[in-house]
Amino acid sequence: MKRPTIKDIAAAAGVSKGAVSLALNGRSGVSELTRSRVLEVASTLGYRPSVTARALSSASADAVGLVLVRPPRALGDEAFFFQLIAGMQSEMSCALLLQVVDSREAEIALYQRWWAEHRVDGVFLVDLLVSDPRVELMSALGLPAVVVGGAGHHGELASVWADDYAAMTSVVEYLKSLGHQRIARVAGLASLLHTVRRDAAFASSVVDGVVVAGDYTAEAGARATRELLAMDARPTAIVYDNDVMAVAGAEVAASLGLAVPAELSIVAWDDSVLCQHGRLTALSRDTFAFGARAARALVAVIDGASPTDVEDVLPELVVRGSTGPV
Amino acid sequence: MKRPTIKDIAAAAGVSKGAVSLALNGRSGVSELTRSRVLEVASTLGYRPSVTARALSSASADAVGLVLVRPPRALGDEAFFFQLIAGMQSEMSCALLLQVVDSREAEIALYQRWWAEHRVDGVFLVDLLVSDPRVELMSALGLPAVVVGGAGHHGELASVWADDYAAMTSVVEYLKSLGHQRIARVAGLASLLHTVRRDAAFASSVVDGVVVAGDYTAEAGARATRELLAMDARPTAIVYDNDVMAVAGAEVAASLGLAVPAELSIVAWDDSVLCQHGRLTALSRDTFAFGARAARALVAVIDGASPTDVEDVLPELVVRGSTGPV
DNA sequence: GACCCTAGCTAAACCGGTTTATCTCCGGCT
DNA sequence: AGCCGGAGATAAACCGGTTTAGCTAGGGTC
Repeated sequence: MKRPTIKDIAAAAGVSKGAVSLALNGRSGVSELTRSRVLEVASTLGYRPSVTARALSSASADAVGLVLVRPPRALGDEAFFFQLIAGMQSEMSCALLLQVVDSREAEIALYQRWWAEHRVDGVFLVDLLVSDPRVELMSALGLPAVVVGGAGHHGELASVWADDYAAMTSVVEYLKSLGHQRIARVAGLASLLHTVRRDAAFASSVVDGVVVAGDYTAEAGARATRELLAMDARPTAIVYDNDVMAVAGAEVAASLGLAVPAELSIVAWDDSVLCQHGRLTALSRDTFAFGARAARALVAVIDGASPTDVEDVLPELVVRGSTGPV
Repeated sequence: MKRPTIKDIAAAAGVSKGAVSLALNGRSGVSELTRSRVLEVASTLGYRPSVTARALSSASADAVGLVLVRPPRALGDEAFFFQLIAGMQSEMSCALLLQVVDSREAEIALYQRWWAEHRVDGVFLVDLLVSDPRVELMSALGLPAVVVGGAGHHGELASVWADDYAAMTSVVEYLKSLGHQRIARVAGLASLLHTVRRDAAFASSVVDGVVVAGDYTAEAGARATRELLAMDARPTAIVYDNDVMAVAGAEVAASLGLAVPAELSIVAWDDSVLCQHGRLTALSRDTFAFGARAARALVAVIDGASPTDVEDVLPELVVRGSTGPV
């Protein structure tokens, strides 16, 4: 099976290749009569322009890129990213080029390669590091990019984020209002910018707080929880940096015979089916809408808009059965 | 910033474009001396071939495609697909072009477009329908494709699947061995091939069975469960077609005051964190490995291997707290 | 009538590769 | 010496578009 090309249309319509190109792209230089004839021929022939060829003439690649740095196995449990991707898709007419790599170096190399190969019109940057080399890279390459969830402004790039600082503060205030004093936090990866933000907010609003590092896995959540509950003055409330760790923590508490929320209050960051089912109080944000917003921002930048920062609505605390007065 | 092209290398090495192409692709026609000089120049210049340009000359697009037909919102909860995608990625050196569309027609149009645009070297076909038009389409287009989870052989296409029939039979046999007679099934979408397979297996191994249709959502699972439990001779065991519906069903049972597993046994198809946490007996398959296997099959077909069928290992029944004797 | 403009179109170059036809040179064979 | 063959390289065509330079015809100006 052979696809019709611009040449076929030119021949069928009795005009030149150039005229067809002008007509199809709605540009001036051809008469309305010719344009309509070309369009008609194109549609009867079922013509579809080849992005490949078009991209070659330094036009659009009709795709945007997303690189995830993860051990592939771990990815499947992180509903967050899938929600995010689904949301992005909802606002994009173009395709998403997705690749999972296992190191930051590979990620950078891949972005460079995609750029060099004219494969993408722009990219999303997720999991922003404290001083992330990617920000510089994008500027240097001139590759349109949107920082997703990077809490704040980043160089010349557009940014879409939620205020982790305010959110953490509101969680702590909520717990304090219930009478909690000894509040603990099971944090995420320390290299990530939002972890630092949450750390800062936590430190400044909690008087008697302790932070344990985690890595978003159930094992880390369980281990951190055991550690916290074994302390002399054990905390009366724990805030987890994601849902998986929170659920694991809840199970540890149950296995130790601790009543939730009577003896221990639990809050999860990021809501999910897991939290809903486990009846955990969670900081809920609409990840799907967040992804959609990021996609809109990227499309705008690609279309030549000057990069802007979009602050997402503050995550909302959904109170379920896992939090209560001391 | 400007990236080096094959022309720059040719100039720097003092040879022609053609020679550079031959040298870089390890083909004969250039002396070893020239080849090594070209390679050296290329590496010092940081040369990266443009897939775009290469694809134009009807070579590889260095990407494979996957189209999902879903309401985007619903996608985020389906860990299955994300696991699958993660697994695919683990075995592919090329990128995955992912797009979510909302109708079967759009899906077909997209496959055709990707083919016409030389965007992908091959595609995955998921959610196979009973007599799926895509199978014909791929053959007609000559686009390498692998049917994923399509239970059996499909025209000229390679296929990677698990034996749903045998799996369903084993689940039913297990329940029968516990003494269950009235067994119900909450099925998935009737248009999907694997639903039909499971239906057939269920019908032939259960004597006194009843099937209710669902659509994989929690709501459908709850509704179906209520319906089943309201029957005169209510079932003593229910097999759900996915984890989300099973968990919802378990909650309905709990809300009706029915003890699980004493009064009702529950089995979920597809294991997940949700099942683990809800302590549901589940039919577990390694979706990640499944995706990896599918990717290997697609890579092989793209490389010119003749399409083969790969049967995945039988899903394993992980018995947890939700099943027991009548 | 000479001149200039512009609309409307074509031919051709270009993007960055691959591939084919062609050309040159050199060695081996009769 | 004359012929053939093959290795090694180059020029040029090609893929399917975009873009630019250039050509032509028609209309307005003076």
